[in-house]
Amino acid sequence: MTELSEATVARLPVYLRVLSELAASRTRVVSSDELAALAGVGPAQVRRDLAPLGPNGVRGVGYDVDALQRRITDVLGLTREWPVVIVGAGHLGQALAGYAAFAERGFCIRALLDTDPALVGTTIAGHPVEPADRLEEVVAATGASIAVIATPPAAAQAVCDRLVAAGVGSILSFAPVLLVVPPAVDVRQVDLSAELTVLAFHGQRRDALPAERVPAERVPGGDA
Amino acid sequence: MTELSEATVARLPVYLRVLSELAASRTRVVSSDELAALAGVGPAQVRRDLAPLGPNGVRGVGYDVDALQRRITDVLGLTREWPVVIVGAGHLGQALAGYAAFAERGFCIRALLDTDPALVGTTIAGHPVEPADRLEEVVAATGASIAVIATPPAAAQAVCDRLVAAGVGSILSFAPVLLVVPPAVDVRQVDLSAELTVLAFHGQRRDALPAERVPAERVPGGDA
DNA sequence: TACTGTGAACTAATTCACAGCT
DNA sequence: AGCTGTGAATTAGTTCACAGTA
Repeated sequence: MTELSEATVARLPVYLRVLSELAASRTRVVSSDELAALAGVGPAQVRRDLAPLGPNGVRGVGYDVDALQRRITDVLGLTREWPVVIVGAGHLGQALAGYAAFAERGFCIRALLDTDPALVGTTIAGHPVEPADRLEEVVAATGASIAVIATPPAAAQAVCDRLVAAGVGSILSFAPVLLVVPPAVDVRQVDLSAELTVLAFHGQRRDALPAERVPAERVPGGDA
Repeated sequence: MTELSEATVARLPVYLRVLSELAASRTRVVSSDELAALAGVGPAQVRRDLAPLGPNGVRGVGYDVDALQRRITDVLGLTREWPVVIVGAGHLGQALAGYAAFAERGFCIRALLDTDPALVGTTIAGHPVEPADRLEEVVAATGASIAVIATPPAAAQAVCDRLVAAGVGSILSFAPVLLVVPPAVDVRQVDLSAELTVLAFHGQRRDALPAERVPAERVPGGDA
C-alpha cells in the first residue's frame, strides 16, 4: 500500500457500505463499473482508489466482494472497536448517542457528558448522562481516543482543550468555531449551516437561469 | 465575479461567520492575515477566495468588515429567507428542527414530516409534526426549495423522489445511501459514520507510529 | 509602510486510454 | 472477451512571490 490520498480515504467508507449491501444480497463479485455506479463515482476513480490497497481485483473478472470488504475494513482500522465519548447531550448529542450506524462500524458510545444539571443523571439511548466535570476521568476510564463535540460553540474550545489534555487524539466537532489543537490531533468539523448555505448558493444560481444550462452537476448523487 | 470554485464556495460560509464575530466586536477592518488565522486557512487562500467577488479590499489597509460581510451574504444568496422542510422527525430531525444557527442564516424550518403516528401531531421546537403523506402539499404550501432528509436509509430514495417531483431543487441528506436525482437537483450528503471512520483511519496510523513523525496535519483546525 | 490582487509555480485529484492478465 | 491496474494527460486547488496602490 503506497500511500492513500485524503480524497481516497474519504471514499473508502462509501465503498465499504456498498460492499456490505452486496454481501448481504449474496453477490460474490463486483466490477469497478458496478461498484462505481452504486457508490456514485466514476469507474476509473474506483480502480485508482482500490489499486493502492494491494492486488484486490482479478483482471477480466472483478473484485471479490468479501475479500475487498475485509481489506477495506482492515485498512480503515475498523477491525477493532473504537470507544467514543460524546460531549454535549442536547438534541444533537442525543441523536448521535442513539445513532445505530455508529455501532455497526465498531464505534461504541461509551459516555455522554453535559453540564446541564437537568440532563445529568438521566439516561439517553441506554447511556447515563455524566457531569462534564468528570470529562478527564471518563476519557481515562473508557480509553476513548475519539470524541464528539456537540456543545454550544462558546464551550467548544474549552472542551476541546480538556479532551486533548486527557489524551483524545481525534475529534469530530459540530460546533461552528475554529478549534485550535496541537498538530498531532486530528479534527474534523461538520458545519450544518455551511452545508445549507452551499445549497442556497447553488439554488440561487439555478433560480437565476430560468430554463438554461445548469452548471456542472454530476448525477447520480449530485455534488455531495 | 468571474466564477467561484466549489472549494471557495465551501469556505465563504466560514468567512461569513468570522466576519459576524468581528462585526459583533466592533472591528471595522480586517486583513487577510487576520481573517485567515480566524478561519483556519492561509492568507493567500483568503485573498484568492475573496478577489473574484469584486474589489473588496483596500491595499495597505485590509477589508472592511461590514462591506465584506454584505458582499458574501449577497453572493451566497443569503439576502432572502430560505424555507426548509425536514423529512424525518427522529432524534436527528428533532435536533435539526431546533438548531438555532439555521434561523440566523435565514434558513427557516417550515415543516417537519414523519410517518410515525406516535410523532405526528406532536410539536417539536415549535413545529407540529405533519404526516409524511402530506409531503407534496407541504412543499407546495411552504414554497420550500430546500429539504433535509433525516429518515432511515431505506426510506431516503422514495422521499427524495417525492421531494424532487414536488419541486425541491436542493437536498441535504443524512441517510448513508446514494440518492439518484435528475441533473438539475443538488444533493449534499453528510455521512456521520464516514466522518468517524476517517478519524479512525488517522487514529490507527497515529497509534502505529508511536513517537514518530505524524503525517501532514494542518493546525489550527486539523484537516476538517 | 502595509496591505491587496494576481501571474506563475506547484501540488492534489480526476479522467483518459490502453497494456496486461485470466 | 472482459476486466484490472497504471502511465500519461487533464483539471482543480493551493501556495508563492511580487507588482501595484493607498
